[in-house]
Amino acid sequence: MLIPMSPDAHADATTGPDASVARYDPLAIEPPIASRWVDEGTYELDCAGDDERFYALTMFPYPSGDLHMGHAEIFSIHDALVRHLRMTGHAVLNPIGWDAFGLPAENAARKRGENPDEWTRANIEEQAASIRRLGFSFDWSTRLHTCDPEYYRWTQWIFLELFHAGLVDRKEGLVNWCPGCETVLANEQVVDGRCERSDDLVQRRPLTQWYFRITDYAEELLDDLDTIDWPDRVKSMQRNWIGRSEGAEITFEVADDSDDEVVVYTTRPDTIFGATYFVFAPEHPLVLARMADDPGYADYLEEVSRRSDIERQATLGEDRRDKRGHRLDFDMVNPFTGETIPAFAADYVLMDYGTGAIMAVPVGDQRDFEFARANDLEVRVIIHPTDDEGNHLDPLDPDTMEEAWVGPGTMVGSGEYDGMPWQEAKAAIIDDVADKGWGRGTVNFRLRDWLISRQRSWGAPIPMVHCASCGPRPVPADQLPVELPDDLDWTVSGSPLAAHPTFAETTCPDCGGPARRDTDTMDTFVDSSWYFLRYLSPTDDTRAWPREKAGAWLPVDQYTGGVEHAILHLLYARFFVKALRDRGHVAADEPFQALLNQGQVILDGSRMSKSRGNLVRPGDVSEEYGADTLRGTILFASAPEDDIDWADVSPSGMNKWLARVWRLNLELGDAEVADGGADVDVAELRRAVHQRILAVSDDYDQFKYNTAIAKLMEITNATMDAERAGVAGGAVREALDAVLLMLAPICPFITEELWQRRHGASVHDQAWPRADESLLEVDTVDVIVQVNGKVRGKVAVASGADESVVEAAAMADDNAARFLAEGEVRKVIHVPDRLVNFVVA
RNA sequence: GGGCGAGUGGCGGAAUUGGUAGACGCGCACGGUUCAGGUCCGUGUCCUCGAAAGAGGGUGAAGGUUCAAGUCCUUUCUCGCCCA
Repeated sequence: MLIPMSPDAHADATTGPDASVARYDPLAIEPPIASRWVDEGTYELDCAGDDERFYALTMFPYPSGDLHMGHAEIFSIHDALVRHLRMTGHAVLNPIGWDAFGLPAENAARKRGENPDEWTRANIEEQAASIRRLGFSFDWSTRLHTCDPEYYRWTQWIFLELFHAGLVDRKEGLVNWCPGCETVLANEQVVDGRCERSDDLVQRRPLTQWYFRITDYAEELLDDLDTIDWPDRVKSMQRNWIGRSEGAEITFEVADDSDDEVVVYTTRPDTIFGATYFVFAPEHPLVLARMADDPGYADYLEEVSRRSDIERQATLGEDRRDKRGHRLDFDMVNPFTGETIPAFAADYVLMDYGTGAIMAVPVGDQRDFEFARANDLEVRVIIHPTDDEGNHLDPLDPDTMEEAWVGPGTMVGSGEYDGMPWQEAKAAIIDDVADKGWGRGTVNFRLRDWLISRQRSWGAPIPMVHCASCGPRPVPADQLPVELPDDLDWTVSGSPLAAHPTFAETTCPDCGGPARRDTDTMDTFVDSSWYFLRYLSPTDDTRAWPREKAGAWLPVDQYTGGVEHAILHLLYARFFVKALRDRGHVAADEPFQALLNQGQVILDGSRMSKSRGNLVRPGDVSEEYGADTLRGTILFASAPEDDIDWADVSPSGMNKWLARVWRLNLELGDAEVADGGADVDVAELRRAVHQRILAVSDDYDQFKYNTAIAKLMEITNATMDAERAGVAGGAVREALDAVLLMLAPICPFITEELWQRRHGASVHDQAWPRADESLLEVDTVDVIVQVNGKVRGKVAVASGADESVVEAAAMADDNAARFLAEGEVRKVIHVPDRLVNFVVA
């Protein structure tokens, strides 16, 4: 449909015959540009020049449906960063792929009878189309999917590498079982005793599973946090999770004729003189053996098994003080005092923490204290409390104290250690424990080994076979991949892979006899622990990645993604790089040198989700206002790390400003027009522009896109003021071009269209603008005049004027003079070019 | 309970790191231009007093340091996250 040409200036400024271009119409200009970028491979990495290499990575999406606002946000941040880097002379590796294995696909398959593969690939295509439409400048030649055999072949290869490095264990343990997901989970996937995915209460089951020995790297994972540029809170979350503590293992003997002895781990060996009883985890083997004939104990065990770990570990509380323990029919001997102390089983001690047994010190541990009070056990004071400076506080009274003392103090009632500050006593006791052969000082970590077996089937099969005579044997690397059969029955309950009639049938790679494949798959966090390496050569079918490329590109220079991965993914990937380094496959110590966590996009204060029905999708916005408006709105709303409440943002405001940018570019700044306007007005505009170039560049370096946009808006405001004052020609063009260049990383379409119309080249190939410092110099500055710290006026003085000149000018200010007259000037503070403050009394 | 982070107009948020608090935008009010209009262009907008000039108050609360505090220190309240 033809729109009649209006006879105003708008139409005159258009270059083409199509009059509709006069109006900012993002829905018309964006799609052709987006397809051109993909068709021409515009953003494929080009290392031909001598540009500095930069690996920019954003967490690859999980294809659970179309893109959501969280994706749009992180990609907008990431793409602004990437496009800015290109303009500042970097060869940026900017890959894209999909984290495509996982339970949701399997659940969808079961519910709707679809194949998870089809479901996943359909979602991927939908997301890919949205990513292209929004103009994110990924290098599509790197594209990978973790569910492709060409990818998981190498996931399995890494499993074997770790296996040969001795980092894979098959162990029995009490594992976390999620009844909803019908699989075991890693510790990291259990939050407050619930499955982080399905929210089901996690059960403890004894099962034999595959583990990666991440604990072998606990110390290094902790120490190397100091070498990476990550947000402090992510580092401290990892530190907490790894949970290093120094303490001692001490052996206690059973007080009878047997040679039975038990090792406890304690972080407070200094309190051993206060150990008045001893506690075993109810499932402790020694207890099970010794209490086998006691029916009362069997009842107790039965009762304990019904309680979750959280319930068991919670501070006891008034209501059930007496129900949590069982007196055993034997005692223990405290090696330091030689005393016999009673032994209990109590559910607040867990079998898989420490050694499953503790020495109980009521005076120094709250749970021990409460248990002691509930069971009328002795509370023995072995510490005299002090404050942090070491000053003594009131001594503790074992009969009246109401909670354990966990603060600092000096030792009392502890034999030769009396009088020592507690840290000193701790060190001394650790030494003595070792000397006397009762134990040793140890470093303990909270971090557990990573359980990677999953009883699910939309994942990478674990490349192991179980041979009756040879035991579990690795599949030889040249037989990879162990492929998922394409005829799995996804409707069965339990694991389709385990239910498959022939998948498990194989022969032992060692003896050639009949053997069974492992029917579990790997945790999907295994897939995502190395994808940044595969991006270096996604189609190479001879190796996972070339070593020399890994040397050149790792670590990733800048990683962007959500803080929800602060522990899981980021810890696992760090472990992988360290383990692969030790196998000689990479040179780097860490995968991600710098990390940027974006905030969340919420709506009306709560998380957007399908189930809440409060979804705003990126497509809703881009279909109405275009991708540039969506991207600009997101980045303008707040700093990247902060949450955005979509109820508070205004796409129409951003759209309005972009329309203004459009109009100004078409109406003004024509090079044909002779330079016009008073010299001062021209100089003022140019100064405003060049000041902003400096400031915006700074904002980009700090990822502060919200203030960068604000300053670009200031340039357009200044341009309109200048235009009204009669400024025309070169200075206006310079201002408009500066906006286009510096807006290009944020709104890539409108800037591209306008730049091409004006200059015939791509704005994204231009160099980042540089401020001309000579334009920033000013003759006069406004200096604030304060009297007794209150602003009383403002005077214009020559820039760099010395104190006497400024003082004189300030005193001549009418308003300031009124207040100066009220007393005598005692002191003058002069901040050059900023402020002068008279202290009057 | 411990650790970390944050509290600034009606709203999102700014404040060269101690130097004019509220940039920029949204919203709102008024005026103009259009009136096909979710258009465009002005002006105003922290609170109180005032016609204005200006004055007083003001960054969760209370103290403190300083010529000067949103910014530094102490105490405290609220919220968020992580660990118990």
